[in-house]
Amino acid sequence: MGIKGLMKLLADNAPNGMKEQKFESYFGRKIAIDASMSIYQFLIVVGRSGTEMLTNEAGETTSHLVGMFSRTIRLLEAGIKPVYVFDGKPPDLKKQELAKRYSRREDATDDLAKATESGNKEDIEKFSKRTVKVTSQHNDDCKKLLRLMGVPAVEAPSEAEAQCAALCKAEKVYAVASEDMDSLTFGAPKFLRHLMDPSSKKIPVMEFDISKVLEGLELSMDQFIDLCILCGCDYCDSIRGIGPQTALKLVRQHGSMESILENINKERYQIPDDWPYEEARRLFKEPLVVTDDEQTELKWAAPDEEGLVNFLVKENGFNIDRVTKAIEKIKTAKNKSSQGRLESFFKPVSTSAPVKRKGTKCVLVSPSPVTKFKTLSLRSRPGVLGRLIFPSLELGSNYSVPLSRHFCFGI
DNA sequence: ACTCTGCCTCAAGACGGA
DNA sequence: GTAATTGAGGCAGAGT
DNA sequence: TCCGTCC
Repeated sequence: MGIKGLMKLLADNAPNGMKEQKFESYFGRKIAIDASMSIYQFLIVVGRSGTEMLTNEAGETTSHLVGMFSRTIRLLEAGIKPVYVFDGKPPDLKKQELAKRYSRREDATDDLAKATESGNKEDIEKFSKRTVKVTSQHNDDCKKLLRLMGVPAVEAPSEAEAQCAALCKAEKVYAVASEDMDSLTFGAPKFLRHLMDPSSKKIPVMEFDISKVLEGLELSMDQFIDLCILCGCDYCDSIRGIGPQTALKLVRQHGSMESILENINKERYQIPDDWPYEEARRLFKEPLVVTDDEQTELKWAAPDEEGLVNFLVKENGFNIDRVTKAIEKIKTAKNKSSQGRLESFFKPVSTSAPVKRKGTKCVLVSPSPVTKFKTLSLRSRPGVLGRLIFPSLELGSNYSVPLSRHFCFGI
């Protein structure tokens, strides 16, 4: 659910923290994306008609592959370098929220059964969407697809949104793209909404800058986290009677959750028993994420053409012509974007000293040097030229690392 | 009057040819 | 094996 | 821009 009403609250109270951007302006940028969220959307909408979905010969759903394939190509053609981040285990505090969702899905399953019996097509359409869930099979399919496309994936130990934010803090990506405002609460320095909306919708990309948002709200990051908890998050109940407006007023007035709890009228506002706001706060502030360079190394490589044909055409019934054309698109897109990157590469690059220590901890607060990762992007050129070109010494060793590296936690 | 919360529902992709 | 998303808009009603 | 199709 993200944070209730946060979007509107920011629009009203911190307009300078957000600005409209053109889709084109992200050419050459690395962007982190929550994979499970995308997969969920694809399963709901791609090729669905009633309970029918796109499938391969074996009857297995392929909607997620169709969606992931075309969307990723769209991003690559725009010169964007996407990184998909997959969910790990949800934190315990989220269990009850998940239980609610589960029971809602159960209800929908019953409703669907009734609708099927009575043959009500509209209801079948409606309820079947609500029964959708992302399975590990869907996730694995998509990881395989991405690997074949030469697009990096990261396994989050817990929440994908938190991992996306961590990648952005560590300057391994320029921004996090999501429709979920949680990203800001997790502290992603830059956050994009509507990046994937088709241009036909005429919704511009909205870029949030967390430091400007905090400035606009006149809050510290810690206070912002408390604000989000008060507004209502996935980790604990909110206080009845307190919504975004009041929450902002209270945080500004009292400065911290502790102080608010001491000072508010407890007759009027009932605090839930054993309210785990501290734990929720900790999950936002210090989420379980991977910061190790080994595990978050991001590489955009040439597509595995044969692998793609095997997987998509032979195993999943895709049209061979479409796949072939798509592969060509990927190759030219990657060419273009790595060259585009080259031009901009020498200008605005970070000035920080190249600390080469392998820091395994605390990416949370400190922005770390990144020169190294910019260098990596130079390598993403198609296999046509492939093996003849080893433009520089340091790149050679990286080049030989197999792609499967990114999937080392996979089942 | 006005503001706000809370509960409800819905809708959610991408492409290409006409 | 463990049950995996989300916002937005409309409306009612309580509180200020 | 609308609408059928993607598998």
